Amino acid sequence: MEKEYNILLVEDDPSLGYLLTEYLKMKGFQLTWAKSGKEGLKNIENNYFDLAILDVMMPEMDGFTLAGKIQNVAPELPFLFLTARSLKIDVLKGFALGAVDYLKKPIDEEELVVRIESLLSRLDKKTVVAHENKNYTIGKYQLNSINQELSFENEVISLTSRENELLVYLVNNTNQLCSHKDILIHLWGRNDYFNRKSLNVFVSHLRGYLSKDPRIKIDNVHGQGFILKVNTP
Amino acid sequence: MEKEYNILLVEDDPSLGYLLTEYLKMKGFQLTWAKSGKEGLKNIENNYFDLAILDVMMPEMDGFTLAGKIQNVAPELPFLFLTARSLKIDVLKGFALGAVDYLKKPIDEEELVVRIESLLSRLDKKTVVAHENKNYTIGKYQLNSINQELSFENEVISLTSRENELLVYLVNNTNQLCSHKDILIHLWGRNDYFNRKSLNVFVSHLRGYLSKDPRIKIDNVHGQGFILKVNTP
DNA sequence: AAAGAAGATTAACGAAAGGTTAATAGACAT
DNA sequence: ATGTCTATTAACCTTTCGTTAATCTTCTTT
Repeated sequence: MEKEYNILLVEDDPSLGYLLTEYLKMKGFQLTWAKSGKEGLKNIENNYFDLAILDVMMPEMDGFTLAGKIQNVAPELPFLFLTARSLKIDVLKGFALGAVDYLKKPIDEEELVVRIESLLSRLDKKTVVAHENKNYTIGKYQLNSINQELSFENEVISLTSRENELLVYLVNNTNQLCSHKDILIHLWGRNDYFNRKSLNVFVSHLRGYLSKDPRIKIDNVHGQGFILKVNTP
Repeated sequence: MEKEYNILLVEDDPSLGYLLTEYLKMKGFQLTWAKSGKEGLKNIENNYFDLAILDVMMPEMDGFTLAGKIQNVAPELPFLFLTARSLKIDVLKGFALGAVDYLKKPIDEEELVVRIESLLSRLDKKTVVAHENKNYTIGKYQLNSINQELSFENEVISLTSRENELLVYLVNNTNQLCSHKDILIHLWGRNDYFNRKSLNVFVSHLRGYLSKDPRIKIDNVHGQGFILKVNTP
């Protein structure tokens, strides 16, 4: 089972955009092509991406401006710049903004793919390390997130993958509001009406499983999100 | 889920006003068209706008005069000028008054949109940074504005979004008069009869929640606004 | 003191969001 | 093919919230 990477390409030029989109798709990436900075930002706000490729020169909102906004909206998202300009000052500006790479047009597609792959593999290592925790205590329950098992006294409840993911996310943010948007982007990769409905179903499941310890609650904040609360008196 | 920007256009010429209004609406902006400086000022006083576009040459009150008044009434509101005159002195006068941009007639609509978008995106960054504070102490209460929770000893009151917003606003201005107008524009975006009625309802709610600490009061200043007072003897 | 304006409080209402259970469809293994 | 398991979608009902309305009280001005 090979991991699929989601890449966002923000490129206003139709022919270059089409070319790169098709080429990268062929190379096995999951590609989204945004034709303007605004469209790109909207995608970033509501979807998960592993990497963003930004054209520097675009009307309306240029790549640098967009990069600045990405820092606010999705500070974890790595991005690289494409540019026709090879001015040193631009390159420096790009890196100052946090770019992980910088490619000059005309683009050599093969080089692009190589750079993307090396980037993603480097990033993967990091995230693997970060995901060490396996066992969580939730009130009187124990969660083994590797085996996807939730235990209460000597009873074991097998969780489905989604249930497990959601519970892990909530536990990692105990007593903190988790917005719909963040949960959906983190688990589903996409924030839309149907996934939000799904989320409700899984919250309902978890409430059922966790109902044996009255100190555990999953509260809803109307219009905002959910909070897993564990009272400890 | 896209953010809608509110723009005020102050333009006395009917055909240009209509044209720009329709064009900008089509581009996805929320537009208000004021046909005179006076009308424009009235709108600014009672509504929230992200940007004002002022025609320089208008009968009754010209754009420069209006800009001066804006500085008093809504010093945060950025504005740009439209003018038939391209005299350097006018341009300088405009920028001296605090204009963020200056466009010559005849207006190129596309250029206008580009400039507006770049302006608004620059401004957005600022406001994101400003929203840092999360936890407040109000007498014996604690407010967690992220979770929308107000705590008193070991009791937790869940606030609705509006209640939370209002309380945050009042706390940020503790012991200072908050005028109806400012509160309404800040929270509702519009200062009118009905929203003012709503405001009263929410003030009433907050008084109820905060009644357990007699040192906390939300006083009304007749005809002016409210003050959240916390006595510390 | 009377009258009118502004404010406070409580209740009613409708739209939107949330909760739960059941049905459906897709993946996987046998 | 068949059956099992799971996530998604649908259907249906409940709750919540913000606004509006209704009613009473408190100011301010004359």
